[in-house]
Amino acid sequence: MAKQKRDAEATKAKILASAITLFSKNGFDATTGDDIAKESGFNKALIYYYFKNKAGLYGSVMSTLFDSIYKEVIDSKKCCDSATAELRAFIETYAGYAQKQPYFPALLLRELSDSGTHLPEMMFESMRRLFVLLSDILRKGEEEGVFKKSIPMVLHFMIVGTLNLLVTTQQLRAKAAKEDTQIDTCSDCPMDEIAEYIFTTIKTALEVK
Amino acid sequence: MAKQKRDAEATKAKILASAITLFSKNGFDATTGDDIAKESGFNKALIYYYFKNKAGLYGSVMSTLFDSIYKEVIDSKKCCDSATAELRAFIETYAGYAQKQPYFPALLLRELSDSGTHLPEMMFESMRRLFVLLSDILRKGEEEGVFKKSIPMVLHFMIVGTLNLLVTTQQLRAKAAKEDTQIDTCSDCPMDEIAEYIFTTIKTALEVK
Amino acid sequence: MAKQKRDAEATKAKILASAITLFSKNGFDATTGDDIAKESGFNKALIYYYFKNKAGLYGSVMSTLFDSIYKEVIDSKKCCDSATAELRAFIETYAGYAQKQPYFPALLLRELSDSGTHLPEMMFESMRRLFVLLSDILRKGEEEGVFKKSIPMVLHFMIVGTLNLLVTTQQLRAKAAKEDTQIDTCSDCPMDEIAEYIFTTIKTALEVK
Amino acid sequence: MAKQKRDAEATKAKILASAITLFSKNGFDATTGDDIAKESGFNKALIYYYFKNKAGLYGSVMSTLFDSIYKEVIDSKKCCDSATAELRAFIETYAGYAQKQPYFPALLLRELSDSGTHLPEMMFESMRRLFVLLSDILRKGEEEGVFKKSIPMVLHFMIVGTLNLLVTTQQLRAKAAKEDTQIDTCSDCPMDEIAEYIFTTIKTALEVK
DNA sequence: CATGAATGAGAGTTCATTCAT
DNA sequence: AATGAATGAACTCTCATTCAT
Repeated sequence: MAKQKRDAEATKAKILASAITLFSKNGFDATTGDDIAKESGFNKALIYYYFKNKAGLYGSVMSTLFDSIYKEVIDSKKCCDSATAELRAFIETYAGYAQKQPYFPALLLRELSDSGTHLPEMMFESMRRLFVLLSDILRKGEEEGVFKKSIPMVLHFMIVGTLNLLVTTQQLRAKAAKEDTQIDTCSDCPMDEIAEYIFTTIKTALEVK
Repeated sequence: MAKQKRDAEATKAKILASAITLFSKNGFDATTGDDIAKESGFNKALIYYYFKNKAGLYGSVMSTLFDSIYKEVIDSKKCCDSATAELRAFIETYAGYAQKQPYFPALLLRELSDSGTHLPEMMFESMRRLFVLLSDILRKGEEEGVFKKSIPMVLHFMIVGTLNLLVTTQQLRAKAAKEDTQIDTCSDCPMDEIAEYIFTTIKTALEVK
Repeated sequence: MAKQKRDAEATKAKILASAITLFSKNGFDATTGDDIAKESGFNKALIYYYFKNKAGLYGSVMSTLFDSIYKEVIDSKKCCDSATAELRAFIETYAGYAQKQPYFPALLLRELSDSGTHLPEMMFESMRRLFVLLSDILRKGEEEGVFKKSIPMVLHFMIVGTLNLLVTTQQLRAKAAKEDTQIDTCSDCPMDEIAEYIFTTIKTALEVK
Repeated sequence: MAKQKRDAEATKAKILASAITLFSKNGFDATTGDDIAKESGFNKALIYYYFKNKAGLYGSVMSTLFDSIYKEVIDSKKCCDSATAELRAFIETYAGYAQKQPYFPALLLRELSDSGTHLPEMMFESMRRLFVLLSDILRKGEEEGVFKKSIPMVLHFMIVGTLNLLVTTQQLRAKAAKEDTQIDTCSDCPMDEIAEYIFTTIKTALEVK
């Protein structure tokens, strides 16, 4: 019955993938069970068979995404030794992920705006781990004597929040630029340049003169 | 000044105020007409009498809030002469407003996450005006020779985005701190200190050595 | 205070006129108090001040129209002596009225289809009087020895019903003719020719050989 | 043939049947989804599951009825050879149908009064086909030399319109007769006699002397 | 494992009608 | 006489969820 089992896994994965797409694009409220069923090609009742309910499915979506980004960030860290290099890797990796999964930032921001209404404990944990990673980098930098004392939480949002907002507002900014050519909304800036700019800004502010 | 039983202005204001509260707390989708009616103490149909439909009411809510913050920020700017002072005023004023109207950040972030789905043109305009204000300050600083060349859009999000996120995640951060006393989520940081820290960070990064 | 009184009359008349227009065009259900208020230029509450409620206004509308047509038909009858001439006058007058007030037929047919749901007793009476007129003509013809014995009710519908339907379906028939040029829906037939044709048909069928 | 608890076809048919009854009795506007749900014994949401929306259900109702009458009329025609016999069959069949499905006339008249507001194209087509049938009979009669030249559209309404009105006004006419015993509203006339009378009237008018 | 059928609760919106001035 | 403000009830439609097969 190995085949049977594998099919079940595949089905579940298909539903999850469809849910990621739709929740990301339209948010929790604006995504219906019918939408997910249609997108996945399976029956609506099957969602409940595999995921208890809509909130449960949403939780799985978020966990999946957070696990994935956490893994990328922690992997990237391995390759560096100095705190400064690790900081750059952190920012670049997050920026890269946000670009690869451009809907993730919207999901995250929405979730934060809702104070984690739909957010299961486990996902909350994932967010925290990411912050701990940055905190460690900053502390290491202080110990190395290259970073000033900082407020990690604020810097975390200055990095992660800014990246998320830039990705999420991509369309809005393009629209604004088109309507008013006087202002520069950075709508054509490549993501790696933005990441580099954020890194430089933070690094400069942190540097011990 | 006899208290009138039927005062259109007062009624409309009451409905608007209730809507601000509820949309902020729960977002557009999760706020129902019944909720607003109950909160305001008036009949649900009256909402449609004064505000065409739910989206219209939402639009009024957003315009009201945006007009209010824009006015505060532009007022604060008058009192300064140097670009650096203006930058500080900008950040402090925004921070002060976000603290006074703690529901505004959530609303704004949600709206940005939805790429402005519910957002009427006029509100879109308000957002842009705020960004222009910061851009002007940065340009002025460059002309004065005190600021380096920068990417205004990124700095805008580093300021405004970060402040919004800090306000919105206040509860979440408090909760996280309680569960894990090892990490410092800055959950007790006073708003003015945070504003000052952000100002210093940005200023340091901008400074011409 | 004669002026005052006259204004009141004028106001009431204006509302009634607006109601006739709208009820005729859209029927009872699809006409709202707001529509009538807007059309008349007066306040919605005033409708209730003058006409108790929507049904009451509708009743007034119907009575007005029925009185008007009854008066025309009875006037036309005076000028003739033979039953045949009276029959022609009846048909021609009704046809003329239906053309002058092209919305009346729709109203009447709808009312009949609803088995007189909204129809007040008085209007019901008006309909009956019209039928009595035709019955009298037919009886007179029999007494004169020029008409065969007939079923007046059926003939009444063959005349009045047909005229009403032709007027009401004017647009529909024009549309059908445009889509299929093979069939002749009589969409360009002038009303008086139709009246004449109906008269001839009925007369021929009634004639004693 | 075990009775199934969940039989989609049966359910759909039940809803349709209830809709026919209620739309006929009360018209489109005055029939609510709750009414139909209650009458059918199913949940209101199921209506939307099977029929997209209220207008869609209405369309199905009309199509069903029109298809049914068209089938009967065309069947009846097969059995005759002369134009006169076909004309009689047409009238008798339509009369029989109107009696069997006494709600159909009201529905049809209302629809015509509304100029086909709720009427889907397909139903419009059904109406046209019926008229074409009569036109063919009349043309055939002309070619056979037994019928005079006529205006088919007017005759169509003289037949079909009259029959519909007689059926629809059945109750109204009974009521009128009770209140005024002087007038004869033909309220007890059997349908086949009425059909025969209409046939004779039309035939006499058409006959070439 | 998978599905179509069925449901209950509620959302947004409209409207006839009344109240207070 | 006339009006803007306010209401309650209803209506169409949607959706998360469960049932039966």
